[in-house]
Amino acid sequence: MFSHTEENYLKTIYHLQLDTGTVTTNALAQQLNTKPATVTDMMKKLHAKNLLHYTPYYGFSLSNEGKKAALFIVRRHRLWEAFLAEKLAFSPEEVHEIAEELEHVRHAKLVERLDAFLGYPQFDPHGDPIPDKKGKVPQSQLTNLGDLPIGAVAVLQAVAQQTKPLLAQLSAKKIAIGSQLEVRSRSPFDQMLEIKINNKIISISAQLASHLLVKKQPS
Amino acid sequence: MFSHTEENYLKTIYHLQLDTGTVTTNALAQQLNTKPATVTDMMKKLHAKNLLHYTPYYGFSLSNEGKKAALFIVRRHRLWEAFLAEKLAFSPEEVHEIAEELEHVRHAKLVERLDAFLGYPQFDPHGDPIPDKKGKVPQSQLTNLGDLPIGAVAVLQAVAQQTKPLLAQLSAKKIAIGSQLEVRSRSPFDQMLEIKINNKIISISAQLASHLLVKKQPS
DNA sequence: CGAAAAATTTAGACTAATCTAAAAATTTAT
DNA sequence: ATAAATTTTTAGATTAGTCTAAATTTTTCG
Repeated sequence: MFSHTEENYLKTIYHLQLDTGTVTTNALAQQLNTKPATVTDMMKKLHAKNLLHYTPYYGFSLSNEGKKAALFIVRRHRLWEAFLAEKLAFSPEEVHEIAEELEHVRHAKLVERLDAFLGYPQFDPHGDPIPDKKGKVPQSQLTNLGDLPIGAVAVLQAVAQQTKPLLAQLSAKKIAIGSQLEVRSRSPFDQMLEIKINNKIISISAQLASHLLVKKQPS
Repeated sequence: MFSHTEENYLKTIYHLQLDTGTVTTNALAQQLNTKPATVTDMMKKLHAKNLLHYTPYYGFSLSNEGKKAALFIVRRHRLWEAFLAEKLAFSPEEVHEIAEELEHVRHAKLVERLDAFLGYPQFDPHGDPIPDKKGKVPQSQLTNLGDLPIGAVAVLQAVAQQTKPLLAQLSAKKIAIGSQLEVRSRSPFDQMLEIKINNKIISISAQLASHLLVKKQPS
């Protein structure tokens, strides 16, 4: 269907346009570690294939078809990340690089079987949502606890990576789905967070915080 | 290290030279679905990289370095095959095609973790040996039961794919490691085998036979 | 506003992997 | 043993993805 290169462009445009709506040549070149001239060439090609909207000198954005393709690439990437972390015990930091290669193995049945094997996870080890087999992204207004500002109040909704050590730590700290918590401070040195929960103040690592998906409460 | 294309050449030469010692341009072209001219070009390239012995108009064979590289590719291929069959419930017939893509993900730690996750399997779902992390091939003079000629007598040494349904069928049929058996006939229609074991004649599917690794007895 | 800066595109070239057609070498078979 | 058939290599061309340098367009700001 698409070459590895095309897939990398589609995926990267998808990520960039989530933030900015429209993507520029330079931004894409920088992200993909390539030159603007190369990007322009590829944009013409993807435009000819109806995968994106493109007007020379203005940015570009994915067409519906392009977005659909991108979602399936993201799906594969995040499923493999989940596999690597959960089954092969890689740390969340390591999984991305390996998944960059695995994501290009396009085989519908493989992806579905992998999804089932993992128990249809909704989030990858970074807490990012995994599109389902129809390309639907589990939207949930969830944020990493690590991304909340000081003073924010939130309720724990989900845990990104369901591994034993992580779950053990949560239960030891009496943190559970539904717990309300408040961010009190963040160490500038190692990003350790102090949070108030169950009326006590405890501190948790940035690592752990990044796995806790919370719903922010209006303040 | 090597491009996907180079890896495919190395792997294919490895397989072909197991049978023939030396590999010819035409044989390789046919196997790789390409043209002889293309093969010659690639042979010059691999020869320049010291991966094979090559004298124009005579065949070629892998150098020690080339063989080592090939063994690691074969290792990855067969480990993924084992993963697909054992963990994702693919049939032995389906795994090869998918593993053709997965094998090109070169990441030393990934391969070692996968190997550990699978319990250091010695054979893939087809009963072919999986080179270990040093590239050593578990040699065992074992043959698929399905490949034995009529009349052959053999002893069961190993079972290629340790899945519950397969093991259940073996125990139901009272076939165990160490059992002596004799091949009595093979159906031309569906390759079902009749074998004599425990002094009884039972019939087993070609599927099952292909998972039973036997040591042929001198006749 | 309009000139300088920044961003983008075009032009022309390179590499890896492939092809077809023709030439060269080897093998086969009378 | 030599002519025919086969195999292999060479020559020249093509495509995808990339680059640098130059040209063009847009944006910024004095």
